[in-house]
Amino acid sequence: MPDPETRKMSRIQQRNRHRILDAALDVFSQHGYRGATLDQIAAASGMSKPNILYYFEGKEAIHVALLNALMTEWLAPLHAMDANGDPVTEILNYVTRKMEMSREFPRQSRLFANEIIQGAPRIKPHLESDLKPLFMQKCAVIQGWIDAGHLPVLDPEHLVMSIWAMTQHYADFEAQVHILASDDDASWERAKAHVTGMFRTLLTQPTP
Amino acid sequence: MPDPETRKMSRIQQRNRHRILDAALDVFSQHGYRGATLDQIAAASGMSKPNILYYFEGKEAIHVALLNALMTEWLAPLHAMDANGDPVTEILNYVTRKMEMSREFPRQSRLFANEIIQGAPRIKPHLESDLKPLFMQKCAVIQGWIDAGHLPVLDPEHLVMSIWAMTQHYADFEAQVHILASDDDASWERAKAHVTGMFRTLLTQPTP
DNA sequence: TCGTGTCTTTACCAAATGGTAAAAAACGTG
DNA sequence: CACGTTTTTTACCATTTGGTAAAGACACGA
Repeated sequence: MPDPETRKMSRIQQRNRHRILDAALDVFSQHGYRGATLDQIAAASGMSKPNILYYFEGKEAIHVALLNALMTEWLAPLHAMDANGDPVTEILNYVTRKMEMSREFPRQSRLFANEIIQGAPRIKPHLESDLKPLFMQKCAVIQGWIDAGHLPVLDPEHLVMSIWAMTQHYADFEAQVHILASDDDASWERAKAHVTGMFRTLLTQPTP
Repeated sequence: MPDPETRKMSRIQQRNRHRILDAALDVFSQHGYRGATLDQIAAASGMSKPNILYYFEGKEAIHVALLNALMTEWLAPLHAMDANGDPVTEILNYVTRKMEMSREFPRQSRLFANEIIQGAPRIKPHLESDLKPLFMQKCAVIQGWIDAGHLPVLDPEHLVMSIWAMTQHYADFEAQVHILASDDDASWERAKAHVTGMFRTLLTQPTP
């Protein structure tokens, strides 16, 4: 069993670990942790079950590896929000980036959604240690913008949650969206326009 | 095996079916369909597994029964949106009602979310036959309001989806919300104020 | 109290599931 | 090629899971 901590991973190890993780992302994002089986992952990756267990300690290790990779990728856009930039631009850029990620990586979004809906049993520590500090820091930045009069008075925490809710909705509830609207590029552009327009309106409303 | 179609159900039958459905709602909403087990439902309901299978055909029948009940309850508030009422009031009432339902029935919201995330395999027909017509009808109503100049120009379909995304987020992602904000009544009121305020701003923006 | 239909339990079962042992195959490198 | 190492396969195993058969407990009107 190769050690992923050690940086020494042969080409074939990297390729197979990647194949497994990609297949597992399919299966976990579609059925949740408990609903996913190693046989499904094996079938989806075109490898045998024991071979998968040669690369990962077990089912949970695969799930954890996916969640770890997810967290860093997922936090990056929020991290990029710059306190010294123009408030409206920074926030709308974040919204746009999140929308694009929902379009590009819907499986990751659903993997995360499954984990959270089911009570975040495996990712809770990460949320506390990684997400929460970043969230609070960025909320403070937004509050600073509000205090400086650059944004209308609103609740930073719930503003950020609104952005998450709206953007991830299009990935997580894709099945429903697909039934009610169409799924082509044109419809997607309308969705993006609606969401960004909505937040633009909210952020540029005349201060009462 | 008693027939739920027939209206003749003894007191004990009604009570036990209800107990099973309540327990199943716990389990399914937490683990999704595939991740839930009959043993968990049995344990949660305080009944034996064969006894549960005396009241329901099988695992899937329980899930379907829950989804059926869910659909009608869930659609009611949207149904109540009145084309002859004041547009802003009607829509904001709908938002408020949805927020309250997320607070009151988070398990139902998560049951639905699990089903949709996983591709809506069992509820898709219902979405087509029940949700879609109602959705399209109400979108037409909103479009009518817009055409009449009673609402700013926006996309009715995505407006409704925004409402769903924002309101259900607080139930579906409760675990995350609980980590980032607190979960007491005060925080809940702030959430409600934020969401309704957000849509009020959107709906009463000065027409450009 | 007896009998009949309703409800519940006990004792199972076949298939699926996460995981293991060990042999076999493939690989890399002197 | 030869030989140690890495990778893959075959053959299992214990537990869990959805579900069943049949016997027992219970309710309740005649």
